[in-house]
Parts: sequence; structure tokens; C-alpha cells
Amino acid sequence: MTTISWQAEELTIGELAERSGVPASALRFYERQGLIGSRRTSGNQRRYHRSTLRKVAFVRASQSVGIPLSVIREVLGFLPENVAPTREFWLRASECWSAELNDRIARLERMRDLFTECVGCGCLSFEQCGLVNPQDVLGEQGSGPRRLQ
Amino acid sequence: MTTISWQAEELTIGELAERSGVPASALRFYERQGLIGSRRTSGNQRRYHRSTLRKVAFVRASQSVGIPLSVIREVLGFLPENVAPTREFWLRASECWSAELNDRIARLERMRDLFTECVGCGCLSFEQCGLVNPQDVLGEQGSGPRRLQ
DNA sequence: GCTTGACTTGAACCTTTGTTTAAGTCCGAG
DNA sequence: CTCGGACTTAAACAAAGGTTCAAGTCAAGC
Repeated sequence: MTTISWQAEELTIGELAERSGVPASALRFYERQGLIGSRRTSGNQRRYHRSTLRKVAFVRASQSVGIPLSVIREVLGFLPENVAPTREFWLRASECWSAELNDRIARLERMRDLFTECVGCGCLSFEQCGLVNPQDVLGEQGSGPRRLQ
Repeated sequence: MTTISWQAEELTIGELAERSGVPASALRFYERQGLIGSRRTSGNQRRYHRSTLRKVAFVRASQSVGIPLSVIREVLGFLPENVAPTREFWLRASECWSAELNDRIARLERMRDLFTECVGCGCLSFEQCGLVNPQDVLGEQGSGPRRLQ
């Protein structure tokens, strides 16, 4: 009823893309993946609630530290629709991602030290070298093809 | 002429797979990618020089710290065929990978700190937040779709 | 000589994170 | 009403690092 709805309360995909700096193709992809949602016009075009801008920001920030979309989706799942990430939400996610990063840093440091150390051994032996048998050192990283996180 | 060639001087792909712990399918893949080489028997089967065992070890050790195969291939290119990685080779590669790891650790630490810090800002603003505009902080990471390294 | 297990190939498939393209539709300005 | 730019979809393509499969060959033991 506010006659002051002066500007688009909702965003088209092009507007969201420009404002967030995320290509429209990526936004559609995020929607297919269930990371964000949209209303459709009678003509089947997407209209985004303004809170989506914040959600996209959260997605990109999280991605930038290597969190996979599947995990981001789960975390975003705790937010109601059309609600931007709250401070508490951000706080908790931040703690979570920081822990992730600490883990990864620790793993990389272990590997780096092993590499440095192993110069002295020069072994590359399959039986003894920690680098060649990294599973003992790294712990299980999951199954299937992977790169280091 | 040494009559003492008691055991296989060369390895079949199955033997190499078992000794290295790397699936035969991956070994063939590495060969297609030019990481390792093989002789062929009259019946077109692969026979690997024993030095290949060490090369495969080098590949896996390098991979385990996130070095892509393309880089590993370049580095292995400095080694003559049928020569295992020497101590000097290993030393230099180790320095190189350590530097890589230090870089990555530093980047992750910056991101982690930013995440921690940003809890106080709660902004998720597209204009100001370093997390939301990470390119300034991270430097260029290359082009195209990527995950963090 | 025959059987069996290990080997050969190319091609298709997998995951992740998207981009590109083709063909067609919607909507606002004039 | 018409024009053009922004929008729609599904599907193909990308890169990395492989796995799996089908169909066929090799080699060693009995």
C-alpha cells in the first residue's frame, strides 16, 4: 500500500546480475541448484526479492574460500525464503568457514613440512615415505577423484 | 649380460599398479597425458622401466598437495626417459612445491581473517566488503570457472 | 591346444561450476 | 502495433582427473 514503492522492489535477472557482478547464467544455475529462489511473472520471467542480493553475496564469499555449492546450499537452507542472511546467520557461517579454513591450512602446512623434511630422505619409497603414502598423514579425504580440496 | 636378471627388470601395468597403489586406469591416463612412458611388447602390451615407479611416486606426492597434472608434466619433462627422479630433482621440486604451499596457506589465512573480521561488520555489501569483492584481496586467480585452487 | 586371467583400445561416463548456443517469448517505448 | 532488447528453455560444451565398459588380444599353465 506504500505509494513510495518508488523503485523496483523486485529485481529482474539482468538487474541482479549487474548489481551482484554475477553473470545471469550463473544465477540461473544457482537457482537450478536450489541456492536461490525467484518469483515468476505471468510471462514466466524471474523476479528476485531484494534479499536475494545478499544471498548471492553470501554464496560468492563462501565460494571464494573454496566451500562447494552443495555445502552452501545446505547452510542457506536454514534461512527462510525472502529473508536476507541475518547477523547471527553470518556469524555462525563465518565460524564454520573459519574452522574449515583452519583445517585446510593445517593440512597444507603438514604437507609442506613433509616436503621440506623429505628432501633429507630422498627416498620416494613406497613403503616408508609419508609423502608417497599420504593417506596416513592426511586422513581420509573422501572417495572418488579429487584434487586437494 | 648379467645372468642375475632374476626378476622382472620391467613391470607390466598390473605390477606397476599394485606396487604403486595407483589403478591401471590412472596409469594409462598418465601415459596419455605424457607424464610417464612405456615400452611396448611385440604383443602391444606396456612394459615399464623400474624408474617409472619413482616417477609415479613423484606424481602422486605432487598431486597430494594440489599440483595439477599439467604442471607435474612440465617438471617431469626435465628428467630423461628411464631415469628416476634424482636427489637434486627432488630437492628443486620440493622447494617449488613448498613455495606453492606457502602461497596457498597465506591466501587461506587472509580469507579466514577476513571472515572473522567481517563478523563485526555484518555488511555483505557489494561495494565495500572485502569478502564480497575478494578479487582485490586474493589477486587474480586465472580465468574461467574455478574453485579455490 | 585350450582355458583363463591380464592385457589392449576407444568411447562414454562421472563430478563440479558454470558458459554458450539455438530457437523462441515477453515487454516497454515510440 | 511494431520493433528490439531482455528474457525463456534445454542441451551441448568446457576443464580436470580420472573410471567403466565393450569387444577383443596376449600369454602362461595344464
